[in-house]
Amino acid sequence: MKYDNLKLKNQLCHPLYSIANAIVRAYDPYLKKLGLTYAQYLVMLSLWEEDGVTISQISEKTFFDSGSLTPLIKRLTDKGYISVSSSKVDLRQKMVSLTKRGGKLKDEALVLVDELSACFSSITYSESMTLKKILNKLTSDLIDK
Amino acid sequence: MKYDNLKLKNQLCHPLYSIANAIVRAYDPYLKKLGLTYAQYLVMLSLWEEDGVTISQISEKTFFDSGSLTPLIKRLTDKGYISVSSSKVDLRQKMVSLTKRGGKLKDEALVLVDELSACFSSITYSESMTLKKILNKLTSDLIDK
DNA sequence: ATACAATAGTTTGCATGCAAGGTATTTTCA
DNA sequence: TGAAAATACCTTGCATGCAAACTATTGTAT
Repeated sequence: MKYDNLKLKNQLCHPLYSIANAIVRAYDPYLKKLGLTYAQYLVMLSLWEEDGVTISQISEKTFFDSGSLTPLIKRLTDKGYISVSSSKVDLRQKMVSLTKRGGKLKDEALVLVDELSACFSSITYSESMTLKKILNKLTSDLIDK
Repeated sequence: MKYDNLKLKNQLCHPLYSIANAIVRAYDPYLKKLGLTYAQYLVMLSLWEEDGVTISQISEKTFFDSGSLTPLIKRLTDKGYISVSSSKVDLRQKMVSLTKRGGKLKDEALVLVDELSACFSSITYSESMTLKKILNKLTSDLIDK
């Protein structure tokens, strides 16, 4: 009894942690077709939503810190999906833009999304809505501050 | 419309991913008091539940693969929290046991759990139950196979 | 018995995450 | 204006995660 709170199954953090890892594992073979890792995929998703942004703006959307983004953006540049230039207005900032190839990838990703959603086939649509709502509350508490 | 499915906010994977990372970040300063990282904390939790187990058994409970566990267990050994010996019955196996110091840590962890639960203060008890239930379904789908 | 398959862990290589410290540039404000 | 604070990004160091390849041991099936 005394130690029940310490049991892995009685915690929220462990399921969240291991499911997040499992999703990255499950997505990986599909994302390989696009030549992307999961983290790189998130950055591309943010750029497909809004192109021509600063690294800070990508950080705000993806919740990656700049120390993670710097090497990540370098790899996406090497792959030819994005290009980086320095801002004219503020020399500290860098502008990140999709290349033509990076833009085209969006349509391939659109096809993948359906296959990827199969990862969540064990829960109903209603449950996924509930889940999304609860996760949004947690996000604003843990991340948005 | 066409690309709505690609929006970060419309996905389940990104909130799950970023919340899991945020939890690790939030737990970190507390776990430092125990001299543990989050991953090491999970392994200790599993050992506090059941001591004297093989690495495979830890893997089954924590969902870490053996490639992750090997260095993790080495670090916990270096810290003096666990000890490792080879099994008499099967020379391939290794038995992992808590040291006296590792066992004592359990009581310190018990105190921490309440502070850590504050991370989830934005959701109600009922919501955390709902969340747990949905996560369990996902776990069995994505991990337990 | 003995080749073959399966299992338990280890090692290697790569890509994160992230805190902490560092550099360059811009803002603020006395 | 000019020093101090703030901002944007980079670098470093450490600890994951994990696929893939590898070693050692055990199980299996003929």
